[in-house]
Amino acid sequence: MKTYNNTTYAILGILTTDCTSGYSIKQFMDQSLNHFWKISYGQIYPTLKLLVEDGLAEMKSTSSSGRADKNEYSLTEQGLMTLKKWIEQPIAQVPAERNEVLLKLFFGSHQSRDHNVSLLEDYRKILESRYATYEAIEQGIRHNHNEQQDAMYWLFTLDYGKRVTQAAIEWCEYTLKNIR
Amino acid sequence: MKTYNNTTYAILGILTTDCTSGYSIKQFMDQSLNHFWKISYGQIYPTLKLLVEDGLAEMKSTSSSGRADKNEYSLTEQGLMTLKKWIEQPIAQVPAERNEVLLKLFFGSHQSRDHNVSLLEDYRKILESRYATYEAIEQGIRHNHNEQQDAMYWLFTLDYGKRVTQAAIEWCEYTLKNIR
DNA sequence: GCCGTCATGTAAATAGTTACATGATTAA
DNA sequence: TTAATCATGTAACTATTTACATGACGGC
Repeated sequence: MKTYNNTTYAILGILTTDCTSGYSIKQFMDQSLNHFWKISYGQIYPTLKLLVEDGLAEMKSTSSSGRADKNEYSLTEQGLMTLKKWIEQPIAQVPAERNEVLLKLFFGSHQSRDHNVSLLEDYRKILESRYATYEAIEQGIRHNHNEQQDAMYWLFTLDYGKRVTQAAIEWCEYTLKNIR
Repeated sequence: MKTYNNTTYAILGILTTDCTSGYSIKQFMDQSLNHFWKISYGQIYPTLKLLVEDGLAEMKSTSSSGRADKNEYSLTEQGLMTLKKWIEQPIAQVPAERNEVLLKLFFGSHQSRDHNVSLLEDYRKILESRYATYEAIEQGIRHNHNEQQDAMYWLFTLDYGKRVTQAAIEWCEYTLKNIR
């Protein structure tokens, strides 16, 4: 049984929603699961092609009058099965995030206190705006997709983002106090 | 002014400690900053070579009697300057982590409740052992490096890991309650 | 004699981003 | 008429991991 990378499964998963084109997959990603998975067109289009080649999805080109060609993809039986099997698999790896801020702070003894302070202040600002973004996405899901059964799971992942971000903000504040 | 990727700066930074060989850099990474930056030999050795080529480090081969050759690297003046300049730069990007667990949970409506529950339980276990690892590293730093001025910064980054991991554990528990 | 650790390194494969190319529609 | 959005795709580059190759030393 052939295996794919997680990015491929992510695309497979999105094809179960009403996002059916490369373009709308990208949009959905940016709006809904951007906080734990992001992807570029350079991966989406070749992956869609691969899914069709492997019989996990089907494509039909719709040339609606005027509009440029739109390629609509839909999962096959086999595609849905492949997705389900992947979800069932136990977690392979939980990679640690790569954090440039922590990397810089780790070597903070080579810098002035002021520099370290502004590094942390900048980071706190980024985290705060990220938290606000999560809240906005959350509202969007509650309003636009509340009827869908997926919505509950989507909100769980957002809750994760909010909690972890909040913890990071608190760390910034605590560390700023102790570094001065 | 040539720029490098963060992995190169990480190696540059480690060369300010008493880790001077490719092998010991890897060890230091695995023990101390593994939670926010990891790296393989396939990157370390070529990067060290590059640093020497660019005049940021110097290498001398020490053939201590018997033992295999050991290549010891030390930063040049220019190398230290390059490191300091990088730390000063404002944060370029704060990439969101890629989280396989959240990705699977996001598509959880295609799975049975039991599967989602065990996904979360597995994740919680992983997070708990990760938390324990952080505490062990913390103790290691307090005992072995407490005199070093770097130690304070190292402990800050560990505190981050602990706080964020703790928040994730709490999310697991909360989500498990709500998913059942 | 074998296993674990010390030690260095390369080649190939995989993953992923960025920049580029193209062109239609729509709203200001 | 011009900018934003819709829409698809490729090529080149960068980053990173994995697997392989090699070999010495020390302890059991």
